[in-house]
Amino acid sequence: MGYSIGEVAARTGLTAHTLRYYEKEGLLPFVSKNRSGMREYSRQDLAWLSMIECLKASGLQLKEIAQYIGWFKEGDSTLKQRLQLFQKRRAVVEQEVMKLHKILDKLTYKEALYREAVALGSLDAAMQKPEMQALKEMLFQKPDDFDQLVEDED
Amino acid sequence: MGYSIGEVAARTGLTAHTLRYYEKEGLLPFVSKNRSGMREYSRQDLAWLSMIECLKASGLQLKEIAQYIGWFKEGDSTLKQRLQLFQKRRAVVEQEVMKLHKILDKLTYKEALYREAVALGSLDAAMQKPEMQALKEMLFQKPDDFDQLVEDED
DNA sequence: CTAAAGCTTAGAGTTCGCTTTAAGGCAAGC
DNA sequence: GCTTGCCTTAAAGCGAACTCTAAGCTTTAG
Repeated sequence: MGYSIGEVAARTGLTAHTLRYYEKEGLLPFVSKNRSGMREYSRQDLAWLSMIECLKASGLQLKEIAQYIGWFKEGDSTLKQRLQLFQKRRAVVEQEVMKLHKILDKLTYKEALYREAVALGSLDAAMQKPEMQALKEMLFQKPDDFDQLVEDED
Repeated sequence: MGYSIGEVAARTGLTAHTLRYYEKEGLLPFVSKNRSGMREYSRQDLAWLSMIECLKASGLQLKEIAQYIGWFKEGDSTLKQRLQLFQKRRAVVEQEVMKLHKILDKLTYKEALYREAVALGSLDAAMQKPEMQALKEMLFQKPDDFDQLVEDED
C-alpha cells in the first residue's frame, strides 16, 4: 500500500530531492507519512504529479501550480478560476505549437541546405543552387514575421 | 549606417541590455561600432538575431548557440557539425510538438470538465456525467504513458 | 551485529538567462 | 548651456527550479 519516495522518483523521472521540494512548495499537500515519518505516495498523489507535469509543460510556474492546488482544496467555490486557468493554458499551448511549427520550417530548410553543403563541400555553393532558393521561398513565402525581411544569416 | 541598439531592441523585442549581453556571450560577433564607439547593427546582424531566436526556441542554450557561431566562423570545415546540429534540433522540436499535443488533449478535457462543473456548480457532478467519461476515454484511450494508469487527480 | 541503503530535516549552492547598478561619455532640443 | 535620453563598460544581483550538503535516524541484507 503506497509508494516510497524512491519508487515514485523512479517512476516519474524526478529525483527524491525534487519530490520533497515540490511538497515544500505546496504542490503535493496530500502525501501521507507512516509511523516512522516516511512518505507514502498514493495513486492520487501520482495523478497529481501527472497534472503538475502537464501544467508545467503548459508554461505555468510552480507557485502558480501551487495556487491551482489551493483552489482545488477550497472546493467548488473556485470552479470559475480553475476553468479560466485551463482555458488560458490551452490558448498558450496552442500558440506555442504554432510557433514551433515555424521553427520547424526554418530548421527543415537549414537541414536541407547543410545536407547539400556537406555534399558539395561548400555552403556558398549550396546556397547558389536553385533548389535551395526554391525551398526557401516555399517555406517562407508568408512574410508575417520579422525573420523574412532580412537575408540569410549564413 | 545601420541600426542603433535601441532600434534593434524595438524591432526584436529584446532590451538593449540583452543585446549587449548576447554580444558578450559570443552570440553576435559581427556587430561593428562607429567612431564614437556605438554599435551599428547590419541587416546580417538582424538575421543572426533571428537565427539565435530560432535555435533558442529549439531548446539550445546560449553557449551552444555561441559554439554554432564559432563553427560558422571556422568555415566549411565544420559543415558536418552544423548539419548534425540542425538534424538534432529538428528531432527535438518534433518531439516537443508531439508532447504538447498530448498536453493539449489533457487541457481540452479539463476545460470541458470544468465548463460543465461551472454549469452544474459541482465538480463531482460534472465528473459523474457520462459525456465527460466518454470524452476522457476518447482522448486518453492510448495507454502509452504513465498518466493514464492512474485516476483523475480531481 | 554491523554496514549499506534509503529515509528525514533545514539550509546552502548552482545554473541559466537575463536585469540592474554604477559611473560616466556624447548628441539633440529648448 | 543644460537637461534629457541614449549610449558605453564592468560587475553585481535576481528569480526559477532545482541540486546538493550535513547530520542523523531506520530498515534490511549478509
